[in-house]
Amino acid sequence: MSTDQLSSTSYLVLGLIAREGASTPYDLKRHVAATIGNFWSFPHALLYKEPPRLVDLGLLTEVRELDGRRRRLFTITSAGAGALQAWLERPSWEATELRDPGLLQLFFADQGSSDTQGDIAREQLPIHRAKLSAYETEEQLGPGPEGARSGHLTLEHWRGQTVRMGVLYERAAVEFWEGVTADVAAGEAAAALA
Amino acid sequence: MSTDQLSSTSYLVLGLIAREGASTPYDLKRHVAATIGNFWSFPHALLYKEPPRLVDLGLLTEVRELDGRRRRLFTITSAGAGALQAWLERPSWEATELRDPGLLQLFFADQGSSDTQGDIAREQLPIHRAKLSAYETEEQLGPGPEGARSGHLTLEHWRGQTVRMGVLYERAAVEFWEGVTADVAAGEAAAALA
DNA sequence: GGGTACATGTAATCAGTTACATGATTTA
DNA sequence: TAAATCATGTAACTGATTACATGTACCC
Repeated sequence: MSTDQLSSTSYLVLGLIAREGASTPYDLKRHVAATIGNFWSFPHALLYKEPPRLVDLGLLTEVRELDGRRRRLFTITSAGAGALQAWLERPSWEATELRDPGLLQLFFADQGSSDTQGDIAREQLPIHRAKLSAYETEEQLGPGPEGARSGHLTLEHWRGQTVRMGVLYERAAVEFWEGVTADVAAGEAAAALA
Repeated sequence: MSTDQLSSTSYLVLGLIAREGASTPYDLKRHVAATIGNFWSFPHALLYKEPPRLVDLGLLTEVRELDGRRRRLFTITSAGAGALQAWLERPSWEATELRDPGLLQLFFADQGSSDTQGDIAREQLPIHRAKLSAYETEEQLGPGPEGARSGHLTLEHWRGQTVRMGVLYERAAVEFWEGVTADVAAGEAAAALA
């Protein structure tokens, strides 16, 4: 069971099940939605498809309920835990992907009409401001200092970290789009003088 | 030719060819590498595969050199230009994807040994610092104010914007990982007291 | 008891990635 | 002229996304 066929999705699933214990794909879906799903989307179909694959590799085991919803409960094996550990110790050199469709539009704004750039900025800015304030609210509501106990990171703490990254990223985005807006305004002023 | 089968890759290709005129896939590759490729990876095979698809849709035309390297030169059609315009006017509501493998590891640091969190932070911080300073250098070398003329955005300007976003994002990342490092240090200090 | 939202899955398609392969230019 | 690097492409695979489909619990 060489570990090089494991993707980020695999480790996400392994990590969640390692922490939370026996989980259904739906459990995974909810945890993801509350945390990293905010900026790294994992469609639910993925979270239904990946666990069976990991079972084939011997990293998870499956137990299926016989009654009612007939849920599929997945549990980590010691091989699975081992693969997770090994991944944690291996530095991840892979670069961050930052895929922002709004940015892509901005980059081609010169191919639109004269006010395309302004239009895009005016539409992106409120989006990022809204996200920022949502994250900031969540940060306020976050847990007190009790999460900081001696090395043990709870799910709460984990959520806190995604929120923290969210805040920092959205601040950067707001600053960026404000800069664009300012540029557009300056450009218009200069044009008016000419 | 309904436009809903067009992906971000499609618009990237259309936009570049609209701006630069007749281009080979390799031209696209170089432009991408110098700009948005810094944080949104488009493997070269994509940039060789997408143009023929757009030719099928009537958005590009192809002319192939007969001699030497037999390059394939792609040019935008009026239908292609129209699709690009329409996209620029359509607000892009899709959320930014921020896919950071380092963050993913951090989120599962509690499943590793007691110093996994610190190890990850110590390894990510220099990576982001290096990227930040590379971007900042590039920003210094950037073009003077001559790029700001009345609404016309040059490729240089475009490059400038990706660099700007890069700087802001990497600053956020550095701040984030510094925060993690500080947390770890605080945790160790607290543990030492107990 | 009817509607609505939650929950659970499967199948087909397609985009993205990896791997392979080779020709053309430049430089030592 | 040999090596190295730049440039150009194709093919196979696989992971991700979309669409479909249905069952279960809750609420009015």
